[in-house]
Amino acid sequence: MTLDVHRLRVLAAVAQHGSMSGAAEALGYTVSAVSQQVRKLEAEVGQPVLERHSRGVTLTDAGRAVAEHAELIDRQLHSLRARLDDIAGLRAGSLRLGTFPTAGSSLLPLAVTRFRQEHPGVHLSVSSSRLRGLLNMLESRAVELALLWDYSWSRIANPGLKITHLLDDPTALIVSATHPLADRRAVRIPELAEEPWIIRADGHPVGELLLRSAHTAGFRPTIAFEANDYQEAQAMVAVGLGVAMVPRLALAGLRDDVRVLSLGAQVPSRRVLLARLAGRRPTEAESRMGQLLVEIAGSPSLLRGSTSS
Amino acid sequence: MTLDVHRLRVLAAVAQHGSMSGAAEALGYTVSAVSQQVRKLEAEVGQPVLERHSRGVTLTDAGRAVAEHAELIDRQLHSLRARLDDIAGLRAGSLRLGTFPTAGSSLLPLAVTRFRQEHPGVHLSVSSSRLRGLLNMLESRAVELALLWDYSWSRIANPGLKITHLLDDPTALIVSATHPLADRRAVRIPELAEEPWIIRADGHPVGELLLRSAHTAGFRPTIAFEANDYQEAQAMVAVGLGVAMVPRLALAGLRDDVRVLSLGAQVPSRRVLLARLAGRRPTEAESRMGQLLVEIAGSPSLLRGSTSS
DNA sequence: GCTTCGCCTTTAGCACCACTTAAGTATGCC
DNA sequence: GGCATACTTAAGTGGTGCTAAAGGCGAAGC
Repeated sequence: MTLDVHRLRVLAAVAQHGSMSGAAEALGYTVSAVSQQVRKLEAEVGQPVLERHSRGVTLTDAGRAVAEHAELIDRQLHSLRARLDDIAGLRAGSLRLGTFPTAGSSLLPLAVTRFRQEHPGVHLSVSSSRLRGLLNMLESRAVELALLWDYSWSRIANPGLKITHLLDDPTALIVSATHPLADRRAVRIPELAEEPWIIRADGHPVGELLLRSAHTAGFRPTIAFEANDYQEAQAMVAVGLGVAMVPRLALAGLRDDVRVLSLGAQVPSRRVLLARLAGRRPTEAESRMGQLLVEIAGSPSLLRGSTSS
Repeated sequence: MTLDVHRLRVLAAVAQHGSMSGAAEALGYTVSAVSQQVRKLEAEVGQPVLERHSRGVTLTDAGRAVAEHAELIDRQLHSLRARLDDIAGLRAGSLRLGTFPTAGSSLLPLAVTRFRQEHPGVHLSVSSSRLRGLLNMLESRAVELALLWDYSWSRIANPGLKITHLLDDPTALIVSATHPLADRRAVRIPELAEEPWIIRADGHPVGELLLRSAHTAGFRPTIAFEANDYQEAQAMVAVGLGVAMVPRLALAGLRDDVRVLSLGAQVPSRRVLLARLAGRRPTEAESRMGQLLVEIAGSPSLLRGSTSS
């Protein structure tokens, strides 16, 4: 017959106090309740667990075995409770984060570092992916939080996601260090009408960004190269193949042989966003990480680093 | 709040089957029951254990912790069940036995050996003591079974004990190897009227035995020495200090320099008894040991050993 | 020998709770 | 839109774990 854990614990109390009356008092029961539970336990066990005599009871071998295991189970429960408290108190648990590559080299490292310092017990894992991958990871629950980005003409509007706006990442121009514009601090779009351009491959929105800006300025840009990431784009710019529009956050690792020029408000900014699945209450870890990201995104030092270099 | 083990196991089932419906089917419950139990569990835990979404549920960190510990507790229960089965099947458990010294050197070793062969998992312990000590040990439950003895005029009549008669242990006479009677096989009491006697100290019943036998034969014995045990008595007999009446079982370790003479039915036998506390159902181990002792006591080889040597 | 006390048991009854039934909500797929 | 899947909610019921009360039993004390 199946053993009932509650009954085991009643017997453990009897064992501990040496009598049913003692156990009853300790448990806040009447003696009768204890007696009945012990009797049912004996039916489950298939043999007596107590020897009754006029001055209390003594445990049989079977009773001792039961009491011992009940203690072990009790310990399991306490350890579980402790573990749950750890998770609630951000001393344990896990948080899985998704990010896109250029946030991965600026905003995210700061947040990860601070989170790890604050909560060393929480297992933090980060996966980097492109935008489409990130959305998949969110929806398949491979990550709890993801950093995303969008431009004004292609807003992420997924009703399944709860989105927090972290910061605006302005678009800058990069040119080779040997380019005639290399010593300028800023430039106006119409000045760039004759430049060959480096854009991102695969219809990356930075291409759209260029087309729109050029159109507003009244020219059609010449595309000289389609790069797979911003590092490659920088390299092409460096050797003078063309100039490129890039988000400031993508310039964390700036090469010596390229220069950054401000485009001011002539070109739309990229929004950097934090997303989580809507419809689920965020865990403590998610909330805390969200707070940290908002704080860090709001601090002015984040973008200054890339402009001043 | 206190964690209910049953609920933990429900969650473990959910974890195992990946959905409440799966768990419900496995447990023989309705989905509704599982849902309600999980909800109550979350109240106990203080945080969500599941994330619900349209295609089932996934565990939170807290849920995983709960499910893991539930598995551990399940294992504890299985191990307890196995241990209880071992105890019931005499593959585990313990048996504590009390004995008096002369049974300890004959009847008991055989029984102990056979019991240990049959049930190597049962922890068998034997305490040797005098009669009064044995009764105390029984009543204080320091032993479950005890070997006792009595004579016809001082029967053990304790209503708290359940007594089994194992065998009759005849009384023999021992004399020095140099004694005139040394080559006889038997002797009649009246022939011993002039002998000095060795008896046991502290009013041991063997003294009473001598007095009664002598009185029947019409003489008053001369007491030459009061020995503390039968080994000492043998030693005194060996050096010719006197002769002694001893139970056959006490002659397991017979010295070279003493001789045993039969007294036949002239002198009352000692009864050897097995006692357990009345009013408690004997355990399997007690029953089996009882059987073994009855068998061994009934086999003719037991006393032959000491008479033939 | 009687009561008294401590401890466990038994019986009856009540209250709670874990379950079922049934209806409802949300989401995804044809 | 409608159906299917999966969980939730509300109401109702049976089982069971508890209390209360009475009782038995052995030990201790007068």
